[in-house]
Amino acid sequence: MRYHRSDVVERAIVVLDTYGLADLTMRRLGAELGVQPSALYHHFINKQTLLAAVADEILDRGRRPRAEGLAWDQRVRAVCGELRDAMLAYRDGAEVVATVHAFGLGAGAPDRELEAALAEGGFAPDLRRTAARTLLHFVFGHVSEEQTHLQAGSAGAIDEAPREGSDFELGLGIVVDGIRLRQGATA
Amino acid sequence: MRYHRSDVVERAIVVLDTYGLADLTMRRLGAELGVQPSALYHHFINKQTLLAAVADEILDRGRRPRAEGLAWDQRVRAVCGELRDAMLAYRDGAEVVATVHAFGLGAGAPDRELEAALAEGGFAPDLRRTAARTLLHFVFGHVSEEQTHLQAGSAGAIDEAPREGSDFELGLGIVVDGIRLRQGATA
DNA sequence: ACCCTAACCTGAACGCCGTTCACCTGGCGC
DNA sequence: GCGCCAGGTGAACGGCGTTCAGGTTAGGGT
Repeated sequence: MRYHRSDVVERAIVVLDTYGLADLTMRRLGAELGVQPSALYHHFINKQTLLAAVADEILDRGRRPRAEGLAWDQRVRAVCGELRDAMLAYRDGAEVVATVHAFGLGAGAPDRELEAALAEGGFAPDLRRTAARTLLHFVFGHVSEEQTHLQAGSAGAIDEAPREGSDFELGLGIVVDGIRLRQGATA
Repeated sequence: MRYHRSDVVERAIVVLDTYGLADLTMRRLGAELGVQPSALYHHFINKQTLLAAVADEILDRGRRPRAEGLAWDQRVRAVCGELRDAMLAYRDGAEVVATVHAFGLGAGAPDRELEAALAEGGFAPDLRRTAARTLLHFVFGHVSEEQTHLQAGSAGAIDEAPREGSDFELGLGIVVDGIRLRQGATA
């Protein structure tokens, strides 16, 4: 059996979700596909690129139909909520997406969507950029932490905290409100 | 010559600042000290613990005298500014501190200071926790990104962006304002 | 002055990792 | 029918964190 780029990404996500990021190894992934590790380098020039494709696929699978006619702040909340759910859907999803985004090889879609929503809110370009990045820093940081605790909890180490969802909404509300106060500012 | 825990940490910071986090290796650090890698395990049970000590030392070196009688929001800004400067003072400092904090083995001081400042502002405990973590997520995310670009710039790859400082203040202002709006809320 | 103990260190090994390289192979378009 | 080439092999390279059994040395108690 011969594989395509997309087969490798799909299997990589299965390995990620089953064994975690630390065990998502070129050797492990090769073994899982019944192939030598070196064969993977015919599809991706290195592991970083593979991870970028994995992150983009995770985000793509998390896409949901977007309601129309929302105000900018509701749209921002929707984008952030979708991003959170997409990352939470796979083990270590937040770490993968955040790392790839930081490295700049992928996971750029949420950034663009946030800027678009803020543009609709009439914010100046510089403020837009800063606000979008602030939102992303919050979401990545919050969900990474949340996922770590969720996974530690489901591993039986700690009892699960019940209201992580509302905690996310609260933190997100803080940032959105701070942005709103700057509506109409020149920078 | 025989070393102590603190000697190892100090040398680790030199290696970090000179060669970067990727080259801060047990072997490399051992070589730098003229010692076998295994010798380091008499001072730290593993690399994570060493890194935690490095992060704490970086934060400690960045401490500055705190003005008294500040309002909670000015105090929050001071803590976040000090944290930022401490991390920027060493190559890959933000990544080290953020990683160690996420792992929970160290770098807990800023978190506690933020909670204390917010307590002074009269915020309820739950809100305090969420607000402090939101601030930290912003600072870690922002400074990591900032430092990546600064280092890429000083390596000659990209021309430096001039106004990162004010960008930090702007983003921080957004979060602080969002927190202020919740003053007096029950949760 | 001596010794003992604890702290410090050696040297070698284990089992991983990402990546490279020269070479092989089988199915598809011409 | 043939050549091309995407996809794969197998072995190797140079690294990594960590472990372990055993050696060595500094320094305080007697």
